[in-house]
Amino acid sequence: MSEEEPRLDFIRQIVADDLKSRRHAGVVTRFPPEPNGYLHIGHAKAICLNFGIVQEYGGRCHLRFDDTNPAKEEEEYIRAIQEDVRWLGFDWGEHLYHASDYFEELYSYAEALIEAGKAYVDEQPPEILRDERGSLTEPGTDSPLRSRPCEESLDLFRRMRTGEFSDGAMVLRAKIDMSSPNLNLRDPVIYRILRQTHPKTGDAWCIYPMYDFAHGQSDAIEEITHSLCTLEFENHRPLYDWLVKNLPVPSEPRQIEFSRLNLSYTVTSKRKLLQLVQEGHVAGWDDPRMPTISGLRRRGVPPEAIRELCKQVGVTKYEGVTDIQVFDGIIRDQLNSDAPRRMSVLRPLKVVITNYPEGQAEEIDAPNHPGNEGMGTRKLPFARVVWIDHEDFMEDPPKKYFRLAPGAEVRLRYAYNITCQGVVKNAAGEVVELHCTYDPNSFGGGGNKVKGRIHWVADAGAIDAQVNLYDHLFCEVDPSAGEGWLDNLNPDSLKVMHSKLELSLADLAHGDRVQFERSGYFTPDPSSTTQAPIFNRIVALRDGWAKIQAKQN
RNA sequence: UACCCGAUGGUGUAAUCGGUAGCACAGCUGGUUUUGGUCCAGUCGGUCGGGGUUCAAGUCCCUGUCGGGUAGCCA
Repeated sequence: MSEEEPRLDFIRQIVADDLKSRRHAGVVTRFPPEPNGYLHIGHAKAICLNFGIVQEYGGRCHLRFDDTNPAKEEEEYIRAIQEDVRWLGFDWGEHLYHASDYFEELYSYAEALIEAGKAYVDEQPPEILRDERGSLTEPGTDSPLRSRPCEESLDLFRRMRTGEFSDGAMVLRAKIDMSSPNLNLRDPVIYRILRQTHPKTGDAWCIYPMYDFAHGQSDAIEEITHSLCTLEFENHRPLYDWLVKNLPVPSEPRQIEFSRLNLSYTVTSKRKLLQLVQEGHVAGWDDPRMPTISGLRRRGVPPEAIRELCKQVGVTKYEGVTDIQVFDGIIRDQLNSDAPRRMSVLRPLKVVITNYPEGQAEEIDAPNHPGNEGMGTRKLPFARVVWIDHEDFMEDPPKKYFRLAPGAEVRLRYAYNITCQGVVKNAAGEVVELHCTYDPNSFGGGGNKVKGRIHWVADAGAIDAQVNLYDHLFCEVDPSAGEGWLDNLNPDSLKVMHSKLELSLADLAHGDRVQFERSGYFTPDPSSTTQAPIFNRIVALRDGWAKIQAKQN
């Protein structure tokens, strides 16, 4: 194996160059979520990038809550975000911060800006501000209050802080350039009056800085060297730089933008995710169908797989869409090598082996992993009555169907060959039981060569369990497109099965991941108990038979 | 119709600053296999268009096309 140096993405290239040129002694990054929702797979990309870089180059990564809008932010999210980042495998050490830690400092920066004649209080209503801002194609016009004396603005701003004015009565604006082609530079609002109890500062403040006035300065205060964010902030960079240059901040961070992670069949808009939760389309933020970190965790996706996805997707400025199947493939890869094999019959069909003596029973050694003897074996009971999956029987099978059918012979994995001799139906004409004979000489690979090998669970010792089969939440590749995005919710995104499991699955815990042979990878739901086991499907196995069928049609 | 950004096989990316367009996944074909899984081998397929500079252009210049972002007292 040649140990080839991995190519650097453009951000790592910049970091490496800066280190080489000694522009910085070390790297300091930060992950700055707003605590207004749960973290999702898109955030994982930013987390892996920011924490990954400092692991590789030496340095530190801060976790900083961007909590400048108490109208939307909640303590619950602050808690959940920390749990999710840790679970993903990253550690911010001592460096847990909040933008609100800097409210006092930010306030004094604002006063300094006013004193320098570079900010002013504007009490015009929002509609007027909007009109004066101009349009995408036309320059804005100056506010009549733009040239008011600094002292007047300073006085008003201080009184804004003391709560003398009502919400929205006036704002503080940076004085930059109303005719700039970049709308963010047209005297942006940097402070607004907002009477909301803040999760951290309570009612200490009734004015709050806007994102633009908080983020760069917070970076500078924390001596962040590389402030990495997504592409939609590209147009904000001139303002970011302007503020850093015009304020007495202790360092000069640099903002670099990269494209966010987009996955097919997935929404990663916090607003939409919140709506799914609030309107009950899913069972909560951690519903296993959600692309949230907590949802993926509950479904059983290992954190390594999420990190691997982020690694494979890379870091660029190109806004592509990654096929969700790539993620599924990564999860399978991970679990294929790690997960012990078990047998589980999702949709049980009873099989009576008519020539197997009643009262007889035996125990079969089954390997826990076909490719890894080191994982050992386990005992499987075998007797006259077994369960097989409904999918593994067809009364009138198509060509190339290797499984069970009237007169057909298949191998019960690790056990015997059986031949279907009779079909029992209920009043509705549905197949409810099969009568088969077994070949006593076929154990361990003997008997007729058969193409079909199916999984099974003996009725003796089987446990009943609920198994949740999850599929993509949406039917459309791009669910966000259009207004009626909720219309393409996948009605089959959850199928609840009542299944028969082999006994060894009884005392698995959430996070213990196993493969149900020929089916998929599963883990117990956190709510699962020994008395009432519930398993979640993490991801299905690749289904070659489905592919063949699709071609036949 | 202002400004900013982007464009390499189906998808995600690489090409160390102008020097053989490579990797992974998916697809297809075959092999192995007590999972129609895994694994192995082979195969298909790409520099958005037009000019220019150069011995040589994915890379530099000009121009066009297409896509995305931006008019919150959201982040």
